[in-house]
Amino acid sequence: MSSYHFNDIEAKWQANWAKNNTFKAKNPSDSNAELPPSYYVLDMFPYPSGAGLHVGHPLGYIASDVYARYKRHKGFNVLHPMGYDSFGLPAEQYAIQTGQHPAETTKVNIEGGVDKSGKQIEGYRRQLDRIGFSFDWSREVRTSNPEYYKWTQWIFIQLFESWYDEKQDKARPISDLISIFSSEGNTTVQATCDANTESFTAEEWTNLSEAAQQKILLKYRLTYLAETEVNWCPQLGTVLANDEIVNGVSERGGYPVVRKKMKQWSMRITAYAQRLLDGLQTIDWPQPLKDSQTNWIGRSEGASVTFSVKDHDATIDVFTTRPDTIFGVSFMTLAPEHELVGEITSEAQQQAVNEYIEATAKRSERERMADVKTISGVFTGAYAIHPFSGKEIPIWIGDYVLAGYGTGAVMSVPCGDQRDYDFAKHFAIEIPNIFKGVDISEAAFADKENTIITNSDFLNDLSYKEATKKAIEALEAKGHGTGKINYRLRDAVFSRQRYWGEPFPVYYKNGLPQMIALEHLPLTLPEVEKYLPTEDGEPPLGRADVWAWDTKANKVVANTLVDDETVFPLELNTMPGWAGSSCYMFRYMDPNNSDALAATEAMRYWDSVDLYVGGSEHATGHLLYSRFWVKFLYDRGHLLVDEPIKKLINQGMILGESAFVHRVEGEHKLVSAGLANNYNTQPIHADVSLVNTSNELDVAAFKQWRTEFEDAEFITEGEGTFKVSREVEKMSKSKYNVVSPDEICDRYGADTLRMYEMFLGPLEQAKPWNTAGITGVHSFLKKLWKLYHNGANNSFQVTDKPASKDSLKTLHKTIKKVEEDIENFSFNTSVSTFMIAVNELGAQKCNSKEVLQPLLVLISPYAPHIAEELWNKLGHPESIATAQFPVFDEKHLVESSKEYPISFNGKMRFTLELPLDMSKDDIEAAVMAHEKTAHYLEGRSPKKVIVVPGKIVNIVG
RNA sequence: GCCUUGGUGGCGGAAUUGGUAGACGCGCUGGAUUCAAAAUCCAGUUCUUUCGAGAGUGUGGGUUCGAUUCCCACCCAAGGUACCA
Repeated sequence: MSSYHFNDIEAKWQANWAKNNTFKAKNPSDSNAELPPSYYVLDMFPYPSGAGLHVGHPLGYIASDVYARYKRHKGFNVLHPMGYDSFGLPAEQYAIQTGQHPAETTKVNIEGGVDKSGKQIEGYRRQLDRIGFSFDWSREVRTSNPEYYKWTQWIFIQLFESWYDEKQDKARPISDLISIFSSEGNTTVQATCDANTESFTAEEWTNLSEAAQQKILLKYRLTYLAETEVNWCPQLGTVLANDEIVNGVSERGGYPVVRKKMKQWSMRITAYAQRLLDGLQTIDWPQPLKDSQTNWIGRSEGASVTFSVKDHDATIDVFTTRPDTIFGVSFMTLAPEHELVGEITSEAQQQAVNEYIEATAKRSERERMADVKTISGVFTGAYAIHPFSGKEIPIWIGDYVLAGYGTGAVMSVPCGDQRDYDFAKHFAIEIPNIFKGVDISEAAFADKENTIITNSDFLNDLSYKEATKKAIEALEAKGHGTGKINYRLRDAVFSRQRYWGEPFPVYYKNGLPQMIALEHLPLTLPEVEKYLPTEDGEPPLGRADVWAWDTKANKVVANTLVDDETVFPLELNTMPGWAGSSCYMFRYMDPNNSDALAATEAMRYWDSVDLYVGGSEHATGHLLYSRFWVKFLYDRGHLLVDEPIKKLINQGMILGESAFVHRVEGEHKLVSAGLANNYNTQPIHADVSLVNTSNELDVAAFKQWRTEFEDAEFITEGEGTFKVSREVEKMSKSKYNVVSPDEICDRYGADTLRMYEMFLGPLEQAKPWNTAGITGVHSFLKKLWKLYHNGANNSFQVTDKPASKDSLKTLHKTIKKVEEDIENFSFNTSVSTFMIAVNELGAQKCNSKEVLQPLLVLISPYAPHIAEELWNKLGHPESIATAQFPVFDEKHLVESSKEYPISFNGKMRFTLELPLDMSKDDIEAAVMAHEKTAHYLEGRSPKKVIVVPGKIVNIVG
C-alpha cells in the first residue's frame, strides 16, 4: 500500500480492536495480579434519537477519547464506557404517532435497521463505532433495560426507607426514626420534614393506628407523596413541562393550561442543600457551573417572622433577609395560592380575590416571573398585627410573590425593596422611611452597607448588621420569630404522567404506598394498547390490564384480581428522565452485577469519575440530582464516595452554518446572495448539502428539493453562479444545516474527523462547523503518511539510522507541548503542534525510527487508526494503545543563542542573534553598537535600556 | 434585571508567569506540474502608505521601560436564569 487508504485502514483496525477486546477495562475480580492505577473517563451518555448523530454530538466523546487513550499510554487501567439514556419523551411521542412500541424504536435507534414506517436508521452504535472510540462496550448500559432500572427502583426504595437526621447531618434508616418516635415522640428529633408536621409524644405515637403512623412517616421519608402544583392541560389530559407551554397555551394543539394540584412523588433534596453547597468546594468543576449550582440552591440568611392576623386565629410566617427593616413594613403580600387566602379574605373583597386567583392560575410560573413590568394584586380585607408596634398592616395578594419560595408570603418594606416600592406606589400604600438621611421619593434604598436605621423604636441609629442582630433577638424573645437560613432549592417532583420511563416499585394498600422488595425487582413496564393518558386523565399505565401486585405470589397480575386484601393496584406514574442517569457512573464499574449496583471491590478500585465530559445545560438538573443521590447512598453505606465526579469539563456546542437563498419579496424570483442588496428579499433555508464550499448552490438539485421553485427565475451573478448567504445557527434538522459524521468518515476518514473536531477551537467554546476547512487536517494526515513512505514508488521506508539533532529537537518540543496540551485539555493547539512537527520533519527529510516511532504514540490518541497502521508496519504485532508515552528530554532543546527582539519604546524593530550566556552589559553594548539602533534612534540619545536576558531588549528614548 | 462566557486579519483560531501580535489551518493571489482538471509542490497574504514609515487585539481611560494579557468605566454578542422577599 503506497498511499493513504483511510477507509481500509480504519475498518481494519476497528475490527481488530473489537476482536481483541483492546479497550476492555479490567476489574479487580478479573485478575489475580495487582492492577495498574485506575482512571475513569466518562461521557454524558446520549439519548438515542431517530435523527442520528450529527458532527456536533461526538465532540465531547472525541475529547474524552483522546484523554482516555493518553492515560492508557501513561500506564493507567482506563475505564471508558458508553451507554444510552434510553427512556424519554421523543420515543413516546413517536410511539403515539406511529403506534410502535418505544422499546422497539429505541432498539432500532441504537442498533440500526428499518423501523415499521420504513425509515432506514443507521443506529447510534454503528455511527459511534465508525469514529474509532476506545469504549469498553462490554460495559454498555441502557437505562430502559429492566436489568438496569432494577437498580433505579432499588435506589427509590432506599430513599423511601430513609429520613434525614439534621443532628448527625446524614440520612438514616426509617426504622431508627420509628424507634425514636416510640421512645421520645417527635419533639426532640431534628429531622427534615414537611412544614405542617404536628408534634406528638411517644405515647401518642404508640396509640396511633398503623395507617396514621404511615401517614406521619411519609412526612419524613426522603421520597414522599405530596400535593404539588403542575401545569395541567385538560384537553390533552396531561401535565406539561414549562417549555411545552407557549403564551399560556399548550405548544401542541394550543389548548388552555391551568395550574392544578396533583399528588406526586417528591424527593427531599432540600435536606441536602447545605451539603450540596459545601461539596462544591471539593470538586474540580468549571466555576460558572459551580456558580449556577450555588445560585440554584440559593442560600440566604435572614429571619423567619410570625405575624398574627387581626380577628383570626391564623398567623402568617414570612421569611425576610432584612429583619432590620421590620419597622418599615407597611403591608403584607401573600402568593395568590397561599393557603390562608381563603380563610382571611373579607366578604367585601371575596369576589375581587377570587377573580384574581383565577387569573393567576392561568399564567405559568415562567410567565409570572418574566413579566416584571405589570404590577397586579388585590387587597384581602384582612390585617396583620405588627409584632412590635402593634400597628395594623393590610394584607394583599400579588402574583409577584411565589407560592413555591420561602413561605409564599412576604413582609413588604417598600422603602427598602424595589418590588415592594413599585407595588406600594401602584396601589397608593404608604411608604414609611426608616433610613436615616436617605431620599426615597424616587426609588427604594436597598443598599445594606450604608444603612442607618431610624423611625424604628429600639433599632434607631443602628447599622444593618447591628439592627439585624438586635431585631432577631427581640423577635426570639417575643416568640415572634427566629434567625433562619432559607434555601431557594425546592424538593424535586419525581412523578411523570408518561409511559416510557421507569415504573415505581410501589403498590397502594388503602391508599398508602408500599414498596416491592428488592428480590422481586425489576418491576417491568406493562403493555398498553395506546401510549396516551386515559379518558379520565390517568397516566398511560392506567390503560394496562395487567398492572396489580399480588403480595402472596409476589408478581404482577391482572387488575381484575385486585381485592385490596392480598392484591393491590400499582402506581401509575413513571420516573422522570433524570432517574436513570443519577447513578449510572457506578453501574459501569460492575455492569452485570445482579446482587448490587456494583460490588464494593469494584467501587473501591474505580472510586469515582476522574473526568466527566458533557454539556453545561445539565448544570442544575442531572449534575445536581446526581450529587444528591450519591450523597444519600453514601450516607446509607451503599457508596464509598459522596461526590460522583472529581473533574468535569463542559464541551461547547458545534454550531451549523445555515445556507440561505434570497427570494425577491412578492415575486417568483430568487436572487444570488451577492446581488440580494439590490432587491427587497426574504431569506429561505437551503439544505447545506446542496451548496459547495464556495457557497454556490446546485440550482437543479435545489429545484428538485423545493419543487415550488421549479419554475422560479434564478438571478445569477458572474458566470451563471448562484450563491447563498451563510449564517451561524444551532445545528438542527429544521434549519437544514446538519452535517453527519458518516459523510465525513466516507470522504475523509474518522482520523480526519477526530482531528478536525479537535482543531476547530477550544473544547469549551461554541464554534461553527465549516466542512471547507477539513482539507487542512486531511492533507496533514497524508503528509504524515508520506513521512513513513518515502521509499521507491512511495513504499514504506523507515531507517534505523540515528536521527539528526534537528529532528530530535522537533520530536522533543512536540512531546513537551502535546503533553502539556492534553493535560490542559487544549486539544486544538496539539493539532497545530503536530502539523508543525510533520512540516519540520518533512523539510528535514527525517525518516529514522528513533523519531518516527515515538511520534506515532503522540499522535495515536488523536488519529488512532493511522497510528495503528504505521505502528504495525514498524513491526509491532501488538496494538499501539498501551505503548508507553514518549518521555520528554530537555537536553534536545538546549540552545546556545537567542534571537533577541530589539524594541524601541516597546515597539519591536529588528532582531539580533546573541549568545544566551552573554551578560546584560555585553548585550546592551552589542545592541547599542548595531547600525540599525542608530537608525531607529534618529539622533536621540536613549534615556534607558532595559535588558531582560533570554527575553528582550527595550530601548527607551 | 441578574449570573456566566466571549469580543484578535476575509474565516476558525494562536500567543506558558506582562516581553517579537496574528502560530497552525481555511480562503484568496501568483507560480510550477498537467492536454486539462483534481491532487501535489513553491511563494505571498492584518490594514494604511508619499515605500521612509505609520496604525493595529470591542470603546475610553489608567498602571508599566513594555499590555491581547493587570486595574477602572463603558459598548456589543451568546448562553443561563429566579420579581427569591
